[in-house]
Amino acid sequence: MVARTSFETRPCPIARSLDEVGEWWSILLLRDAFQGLTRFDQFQKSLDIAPNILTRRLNSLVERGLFEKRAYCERPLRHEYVLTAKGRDFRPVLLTLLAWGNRHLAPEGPSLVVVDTADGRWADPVLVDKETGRQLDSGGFALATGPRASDRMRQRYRFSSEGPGLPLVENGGQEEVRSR
Amino acid sequence: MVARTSFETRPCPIARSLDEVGEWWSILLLRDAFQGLTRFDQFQKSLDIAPNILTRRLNSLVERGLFEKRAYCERPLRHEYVLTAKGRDFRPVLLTLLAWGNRHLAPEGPSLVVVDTADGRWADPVLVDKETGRQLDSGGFALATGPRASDRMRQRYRFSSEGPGLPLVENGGQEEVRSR
DNA sequence: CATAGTGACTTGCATTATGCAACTAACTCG
DNA sequence: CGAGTTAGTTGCATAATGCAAGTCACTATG
Repeated sequence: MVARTSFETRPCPIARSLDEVGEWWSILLLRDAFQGLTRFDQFQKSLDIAPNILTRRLNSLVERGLFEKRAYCERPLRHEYVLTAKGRDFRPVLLTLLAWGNRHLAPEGPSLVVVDTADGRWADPVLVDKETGRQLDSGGFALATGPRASDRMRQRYRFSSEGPGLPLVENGGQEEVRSR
Repeated sequence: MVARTSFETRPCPIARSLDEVGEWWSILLLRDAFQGLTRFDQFQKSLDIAPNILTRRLNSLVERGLFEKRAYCERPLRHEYVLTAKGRDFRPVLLTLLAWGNRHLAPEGPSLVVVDTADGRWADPVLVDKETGRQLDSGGFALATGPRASDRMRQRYRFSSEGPGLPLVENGGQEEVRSR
């Protein structure tokens, strides 16, 4: 069996996210849903995607809870695909992809920007800690394994935290083990 | 010719980002590089990935400028794969994927968290405008096409901005056209 | 010396994923 | 009725991914 490897059974949240949206086309479908597209033909025209692939992707996103399938017409039965709360929570990922793409992949200048609607300024998206407002890349932050990390994961990261605000445990050096 | 559709020629920064890192395994390789892995066997063990795929992915990431291939040994010639500045700039995408995954895909609790190393608190990553500190999901921000957007893109977004701070132009309603 | 082990791949083959193009069904409209 | 639209389905071909074995260039050990 050589199906594409599933990351679902891994504890890493990044791997699990990719298991849900990592297939070719999925993230672009989410992008288009954020633009207000809901119908099969809208997505198809926007992306120039094969209908069999589009069907499969839409169904997958519905199954995984990012889209909700709603009837907008009964005769014939017609559905639209609407973002769920889970799907809407994906927006920061899209915005960071957008910022990265603008910075590194748009030598001719940006084609899509985040703007402040009041004064037309272009926003520069950065990640901060919600409570303190401190930038996550400013030093003082690190990744740490949480309470449900696997042993192998614990060996992979320098810090371990058993709960918010609890003292960090510092692990030994990094060993080359599998991230399961 | 039925090669996987390339998004490279599209102006959308999200699509272009996906063209660079959207292949299966690529983002997880970046994750592992952020954890300090650099060598072929480290990546292979961590991900349990086939060596032919790993070779191809590493070479692709090198070609696209996210990794740099450095010799760490001459006899035999051995290389390590090190994040470039472009690769390091991908970190916010990883962190937003992590946050989304923790929120929606970790019913058993988090296995990986961002922590404040000073007091062990768990950070809650949010996206803000760098200059004002305002959250991008708080209202008052929108996506707008930039100076290098295609005409079709302009029809797809409500706002258009020809430069930072310039007045926003409001487009007509959304038409279902192709995002090219 | 020969052998075993390690690391970085390469190769051949099999299954799955993606894409193309034609088709189908259920409608509406002239 | 035929044409057009929408939401798919189907059959087939090529690309992508994965498995497993192999190769090469070393080092270490007996």
